[in-house]
Amino acid sequence: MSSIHDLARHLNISIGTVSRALNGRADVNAETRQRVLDAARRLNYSPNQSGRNLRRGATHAVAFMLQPHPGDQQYGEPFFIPFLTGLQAQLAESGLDLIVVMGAPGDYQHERLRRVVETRWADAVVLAWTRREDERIEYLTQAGFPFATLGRSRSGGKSYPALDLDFEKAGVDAVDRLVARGHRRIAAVRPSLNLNFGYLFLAGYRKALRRHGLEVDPDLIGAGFINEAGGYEITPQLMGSSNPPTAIIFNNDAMALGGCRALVEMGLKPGHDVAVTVIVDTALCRYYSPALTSFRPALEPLGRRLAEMLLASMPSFAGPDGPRIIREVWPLELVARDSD
Amino acid sequence: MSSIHDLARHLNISIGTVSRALNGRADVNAETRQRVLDAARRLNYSPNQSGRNLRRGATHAVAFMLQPHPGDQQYGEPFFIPFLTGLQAQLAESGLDLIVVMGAPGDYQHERLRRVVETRWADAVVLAWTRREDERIEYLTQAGFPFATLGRSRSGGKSYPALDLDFEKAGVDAVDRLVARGHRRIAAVRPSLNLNFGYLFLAGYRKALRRHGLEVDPDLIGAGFINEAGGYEITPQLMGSSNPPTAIIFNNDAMALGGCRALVEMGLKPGHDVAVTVIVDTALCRYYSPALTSFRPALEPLGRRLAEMLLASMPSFAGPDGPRIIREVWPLELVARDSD
DNA sequence: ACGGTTGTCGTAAACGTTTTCCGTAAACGT
DNA sequence: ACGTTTACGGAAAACGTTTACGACAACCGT
Repeated sequence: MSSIHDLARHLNISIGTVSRALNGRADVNAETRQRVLDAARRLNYSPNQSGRNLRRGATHAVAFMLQPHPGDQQYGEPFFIPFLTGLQAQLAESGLDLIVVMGAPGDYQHERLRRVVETRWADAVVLAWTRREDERIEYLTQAGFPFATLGRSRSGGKSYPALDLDFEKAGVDAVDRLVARGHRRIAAVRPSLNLNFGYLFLAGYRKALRRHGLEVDPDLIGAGFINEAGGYEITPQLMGSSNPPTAIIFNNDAMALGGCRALVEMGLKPGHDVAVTVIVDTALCRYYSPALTSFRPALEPLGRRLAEMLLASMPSFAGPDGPRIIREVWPLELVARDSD
Repeated sequence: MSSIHDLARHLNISIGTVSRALNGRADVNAETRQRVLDAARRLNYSPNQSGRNLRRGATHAVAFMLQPHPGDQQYGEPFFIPFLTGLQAQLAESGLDLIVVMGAPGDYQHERLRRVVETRWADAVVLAWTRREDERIEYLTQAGFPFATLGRSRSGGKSYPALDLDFEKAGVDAVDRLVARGHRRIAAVRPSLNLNFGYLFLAGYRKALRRHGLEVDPDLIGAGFINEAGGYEITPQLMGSSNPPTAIIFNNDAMALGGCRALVEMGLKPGHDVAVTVIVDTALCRYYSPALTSFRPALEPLGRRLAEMLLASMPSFAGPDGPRIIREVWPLELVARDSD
């Protein structure tokens, strides 16, 4: 592994000049620069990241915290991967690297996040699965560490960029659609705990029911982990009530798959005996039979946009007008299929 | 952000002593150490990672390269996440951090991998989705960079730790089982390109067919991307042959879902009109109806074990007997369900 | 001929650690 | 009382960069 010193010695030139040549600064002779570039290629030189980071006081990297849902083993992976693809692509355009940090399951103190922040692994972090009250956001704002979130939260005020999907509107639309198709007993399955998107979804669900003059029956609202098991376990309870629903809205596709399995085991055919609607579809809804009607987020553009928003909020990357805090809420697109 | 100097100044002590106290070295007075520890907590000190890495010449991190399948946008995410959970847990026990590096789609030159290696982002890398001839492995062995692979390859000899699943055996078992149930026309759907596990699976498939005295019909072997679309596109071709199969073995669950959708659209019921078997099931097989018979890998233990193997191969982490190159092949467990 | 500008490059400090080497003082053995 | 060991901690070098500063020469205009 050759260092900048080797390069300088080899060219009989000072390391300062080598560094300037490599970093494309103006005050170096064109011919000298070319010699340096050639030698760098020949000696297979590439700068040591630690040395560079230490000197710059910055890492030029952004960390995405891939944290499991508390109490659960799931990471919501099929959702995040396209999102991360967009995030990474957009960050790369500004010369930033994306690293994904896996939080250990059951990391209630957000120890990994603290580690990233305290040891300056990255210059900024991106959070997902925001909760209604989110200690991570409190921590980051208090530490003055740059970050952006996928999802809103009540914590931290409006001091950070946040990009969210309009779960409330999707909840309203889902109910409207089912009511228009003649349903009166509509159930909702949301995540356990206080994930904010579950809260928003349920708010929309309630609002729409009331607007249609329908009662909000607590027996028709179920909660479970955001995975197949969660949907599988709650669905029989919903269907077992004295006045069972004729339609169920699941908060995401994994839950819906589990719910449909439970329905089948009860001798009910999803989409025929019970209508099924899914709020967040990653990829699965289309492959079930019957294909499930769902609301689909544009994940890759979401990632790109959040990168832009994060950068716009960071003084060192913001444009000439200075840093700006951008907050946006994007619609969820309805994909009508065969299950309702 | 306080540095070790602040700490030293605050305690009227040299930075060397502070460092020694923090790192638990023996030659520091117990009382002094306690004072340092207390002050560190009070001043909210934590060591700067760049400075530490620079000095040590090591990062104490392992990078997992999450690379999309060439020509495809998929990362195989539901497969990798549990694997990564195990990997991270085991690495953490040796004080190593795991970072996941996203390769950009279409990164044919493995530019991200080079970047990780050349700038020493991590002390070692973990590769997955090994190909039969794998340039990444050639590159890493030639560069003398520590690595381990999930999956075998013909490249690089036996000079690196590799942990793989026994796809060949699974291919044999799948055919045996279908033959025992009366099938004679058995199709196989494998990934396109030369991913090694597809090769192994097909080898087992062929071997078993021959052992049963059945012909290996090229019309019954299909290839596609390892995702829903891949299975969806190839299945009609398979079923459209003059003498269509009565059973299909898919190389993974995503392909199988796509294939089943195609079957349904052709008016065929999976598990009834056509038997379906899946070699690599991540989570989906159980939720389809009928639930798909599949071979299931133990992903989380796989990750843990590969971490052990990687560490055992690195001189700085190996035990007293010195570094060892371990290679293992693990069985895939059959989960019999309702689709065959 | 002389001050001022411009272009090019070398020197050295700085980033925050860890670790080697040494110095001091106390404790010990004879 | 003397030399030897032990325990502790300070000084400073080193890791590989980037960059502020200054040096020097060449060129310009007057």
